[in-house]
Amino acid sequence: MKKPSVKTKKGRPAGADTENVRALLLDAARKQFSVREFKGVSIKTIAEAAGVNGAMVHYYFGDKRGLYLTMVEQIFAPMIENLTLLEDSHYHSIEGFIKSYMALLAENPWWPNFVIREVLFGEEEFRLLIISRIRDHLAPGLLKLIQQEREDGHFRDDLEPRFALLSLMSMTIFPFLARPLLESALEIRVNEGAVDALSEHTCKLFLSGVIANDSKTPIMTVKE
Amino acid sequence: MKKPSVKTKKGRPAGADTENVRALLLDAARKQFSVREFKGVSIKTIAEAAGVNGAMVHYYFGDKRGLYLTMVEQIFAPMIENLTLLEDSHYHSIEGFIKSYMALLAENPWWPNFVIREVLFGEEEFRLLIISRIRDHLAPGLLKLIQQEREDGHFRDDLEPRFALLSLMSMTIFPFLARPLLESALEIRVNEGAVDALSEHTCKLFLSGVIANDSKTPIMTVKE
DNA sequence: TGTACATCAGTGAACGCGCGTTCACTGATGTAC
DNA sequence: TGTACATCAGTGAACGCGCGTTCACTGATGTAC
Repeated sequence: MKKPSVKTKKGRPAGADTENVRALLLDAARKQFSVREFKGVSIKTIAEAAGVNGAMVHYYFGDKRGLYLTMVEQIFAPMIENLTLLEDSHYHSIEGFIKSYMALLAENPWWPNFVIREVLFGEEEFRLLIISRIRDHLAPGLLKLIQQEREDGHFRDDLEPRFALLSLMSMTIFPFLARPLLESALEIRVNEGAVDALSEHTCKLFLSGVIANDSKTPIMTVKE
Repeated sequence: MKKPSVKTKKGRPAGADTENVRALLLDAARKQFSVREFKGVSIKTIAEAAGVNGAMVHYYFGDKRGLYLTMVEQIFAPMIENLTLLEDSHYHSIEGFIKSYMALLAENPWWPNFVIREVLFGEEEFRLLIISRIRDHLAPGLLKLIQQEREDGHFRDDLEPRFALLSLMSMTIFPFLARPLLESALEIRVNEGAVDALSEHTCKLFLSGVIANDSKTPIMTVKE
């Protein structure tokens, strides 16, 4: 004399929505993995947050790792796409890079989290993937830009281009990494609304320190 | 007819060296936790690396978490101490901060790893501890310094001091965080030998972008 | 100085929990005829 | 259009492994007398 389960029924549910279950799992996984390490998040936790059965992870993604990798790729795909777009159109100026890139990060605040996590604590395979992406896509274009500006006499002669690139990346990326720290220790907000002021500041700081001292024609166009 | 174990003998070992076993465990733990997440490192792994019995973790530290916390405190203690020393003596100039702090990070390369890990993925309790340390110790002194320089007319009037502090911290800390990335993607070495050139660069970049344009007396003393 | 006993550092087997994973099963849906 | 069957989305119990933790035990060392 078993009571039939009221909440869930066995068998194929009426109006089953495959893509929905998949999406719910990916969404819940992203949220959980954003704030906990891989082994610190159980399938049960993710499934409960998504409101689906835990076995669905294996049904749709093979295993836990499969879910994780799919989610990371889902996060990275639009970023890579946007970066390629930036590369083609906006890398004509340092200013363009800083503003576009910071805006992109403000829109996707969890991105740097996953990158730093994978690079510092992740598995070899993944670390190499990200390193090669930066080496082959992000770094060369910017480095060439900086070198060009130096050759053209806009930047200091004694400037080491690779160091300059490093400073540029530091100021662009670090604020988003240290976001929880900034918000509670420095009372700086780094969200979509407040990012413009920061990127404006960053342009000015970077460029004024980089352009040749005797250059009287400012190559930046900062609004006062 | 059991063979007595050749490698290890039961009972209190001759010439037992308590502090040594403790130290071996802490050392092995630091190495393991530097490159793997908390739950990704088993007691067995640590004990084997240290060459001691796994049960020693509970003998000396209560449990795995106790070992981890002891190790983190052991890492942070000298850093906090050095920071306090810096605060008292070298914070008279931005230049002094950059150079001392970068040298300190170069000597303790795993420090930013643990900080960022705890802040981003750690437990609430620990996150709050680190945030309060930065808010109460690191930030106020530097912020005051920047504000003073601005009031004295050395820095731009339109400079937002908190943004400037953020840029300063970004350029100082990020290179050590992104170290594996830099070494393989940009071919920049950030070790004790190579850090001087980078801090020199950072001083120049930060200051030249920050000091007032009409200020003819350079407040930095950069060696050519 | 010798002896009896408590303590101390360390061992290794065992336990039990939580986790990822597997699997037999179910009932709705799609499709061939 | 009706029917039989394959497929499909999903269930829930069970399994087994690895892990942190516990514990009875051991022989060396320190100490009181």
